[in-house]
Amino acid sequence: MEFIKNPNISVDCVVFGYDPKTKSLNLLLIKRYLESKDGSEVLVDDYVLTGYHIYEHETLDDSATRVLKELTGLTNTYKKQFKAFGDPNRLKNEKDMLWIDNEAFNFRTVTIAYYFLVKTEDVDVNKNKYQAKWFPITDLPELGFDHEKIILEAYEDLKVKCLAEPIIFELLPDKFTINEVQDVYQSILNIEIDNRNFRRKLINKKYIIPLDEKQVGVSKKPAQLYMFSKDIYEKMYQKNYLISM
Amino acid sequence: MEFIKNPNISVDCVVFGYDPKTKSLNLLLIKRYLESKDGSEVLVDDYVLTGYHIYEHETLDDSATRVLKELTGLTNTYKKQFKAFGDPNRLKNEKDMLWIDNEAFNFRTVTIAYYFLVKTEDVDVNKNKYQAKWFPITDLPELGFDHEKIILEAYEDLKVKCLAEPIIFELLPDKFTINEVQDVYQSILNIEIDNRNFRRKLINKKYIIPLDEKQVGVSKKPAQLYMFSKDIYEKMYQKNYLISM
DNA sequence: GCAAAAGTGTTCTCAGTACACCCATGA
DNA sequence: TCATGGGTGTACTGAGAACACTTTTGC
Repeated sequence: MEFIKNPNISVDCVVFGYDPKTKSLNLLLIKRYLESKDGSEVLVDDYVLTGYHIYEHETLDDSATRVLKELTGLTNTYKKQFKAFGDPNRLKNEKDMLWIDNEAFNFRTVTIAYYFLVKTEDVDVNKNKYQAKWFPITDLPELGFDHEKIILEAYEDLKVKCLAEPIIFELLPDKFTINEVQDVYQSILNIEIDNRNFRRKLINKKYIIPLDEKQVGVSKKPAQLYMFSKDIYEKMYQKNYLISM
Repeated sequence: MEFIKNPNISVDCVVFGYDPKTKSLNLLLIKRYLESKDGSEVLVDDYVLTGYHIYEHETLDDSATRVLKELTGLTNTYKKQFKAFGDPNRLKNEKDMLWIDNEAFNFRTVTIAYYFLVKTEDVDVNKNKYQAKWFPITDLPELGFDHEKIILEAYEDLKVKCLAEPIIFELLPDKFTINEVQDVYQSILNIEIDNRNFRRKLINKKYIIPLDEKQVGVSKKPAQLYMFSKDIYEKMYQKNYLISM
C-alpha cells in the first residue's frame, strides 16, 4: 500500500471530552510551536486541532479515524463528519504562513471536519508526542489556522445533536449516575435543568438501565449507577414527525 | 481573475423543487450521454447532479452558488452544504470511467455536496444547454457516479431539517394556501397529516400572514392566501432546549 | 450531629391528537 | 343542483414545567 498524501485535502478532528470532576466540556488540542532559525524569537506558539492530509487510498472517514487513533490510540468512538471548510484564505494569516512554510504543505487545502466524542478517562494525554492537552470549551487558548471557527461550528452541531440523540453517553463512563448525565447536558448547553423533572424523564427511558451497584469511594450518600443500552435504544427508536419549526 | 480548476475537489448540487400540481417533490438532473467514436453504440445514457470543480480563488459556497446559477440562473435560493463525499472509488464504475476519460478529469475527486430549495416556477428547464429535467424523488432515472447515494443523503437531511426550520416555504410561491403547505410536508415526509390540526397549528404561527387575497382561476371555492415572513420568524425565534432523545 | 449531595410527588398548563360535518364556489 | 375542495370545534391525553423538603451516607 502506497501512502500518497493528497496536498489539497485534509481532515481535522474536533475531539470533545467531558470531565465529571470539573463538570467541564473539554477539547483536546495540540501545541504548535516554532522559533526563528537563530532561536532568538518565538514565531508561533498556540494550539490547533489534530488533523492531517488524506491518503489517496483512504475514504474520508478512514482518514479521520486514522488521525484520531494517532493522537489518542482510540478507535471505537462516536464520530461525525459535520462540515467542509474551504475558504481559499483559511490558512493565510501571518503565523499560519510561517508554520506552513516550515511544514512545507504549501497548497490550498480544503478540510473535511469531524468531531469525536470520547471518554476523557480513555485518553492519556501524557502518552503522546504531540503535547496534546485538554481545554475547557469555555476557556480556549489562542488557536491557529481557522480552527476556532471549526470548533465553534462543531460545538453548535453538537448542541443540536445531543438534544435529538442519546450521544451524550459517549462522553461518560459506562456506569454513570443520573446527576452526572444532567451535569453533562448543563455543561454542553450552558443551561440549568430541574433535577426532579430530569430524573423522572431519564429513568423512564427504557434504554437507561439501573445497575445493582452504587458509587464507591465518595464521601457522601453514594448514588445509584445506571448504564445506557444502545441496543434497546435502536430497537425502540422510531422516527417522529413532529413539526416544530 | 484566473479561473484555475482544482482537479481534486468539486461541488455537487442536489436541486429540490416542488410541483403543486402533481404534489411531487422533484429533483433537477442533467443528462449524461456518450456514444462510441464510430457512433454505433451508446456508452453512457443516464442522469447526474449538476456539479463542477472548484476554482482556486473561490470559497466552497461560492462554487456551489456558481454551479446552481449556471444551471438555473437563480442566485438567491436556500442552500445547504450537507456532506462531503470522498470514497476513492466513488467515480470508478464502468460508465463513469468512460465518461471521465471523455471529459478528461482524471483525478481522485472529493465532492462537497450541497442541496438547494427552489421554486419550480422560477426555473425554465428548456432554457439551458444541459438538457436538465425534473424528476419526482419517488421515480428517479438511472443515475451516474455516486449521485444516487448523494441524493438519498440530501433527502434524509432535508426531511430532518424541514421539521425543525421553516425552510419548506422556499419550495412554494410567495403566496400559498394552507393546504399547499400541508401537501409539501406530506410529499417530503411521505406521511398523512390531519388537516384540521395542521391548519390550526400553522395559522397560529405569527410568521404566517394571511393576505387580503384569495386564489383566482380555480373551479371551486377559492382558498385564502398566506405568506411567510422570514423577518418575523427570525425575530421571535428562540432556541428551545427540549431533550427528545 | 453535621455537611453534602441523593432522591422524591403533586399540580398546572399547553400542545398534540383524534375525529365528522357544513360551506362556498364555479360549472 | 351538484361536485369539489375549503374550512371549522371539541374533548381527551400526555408531557413539560414549576416548585421544596426529606433521606442517606461518610466524616
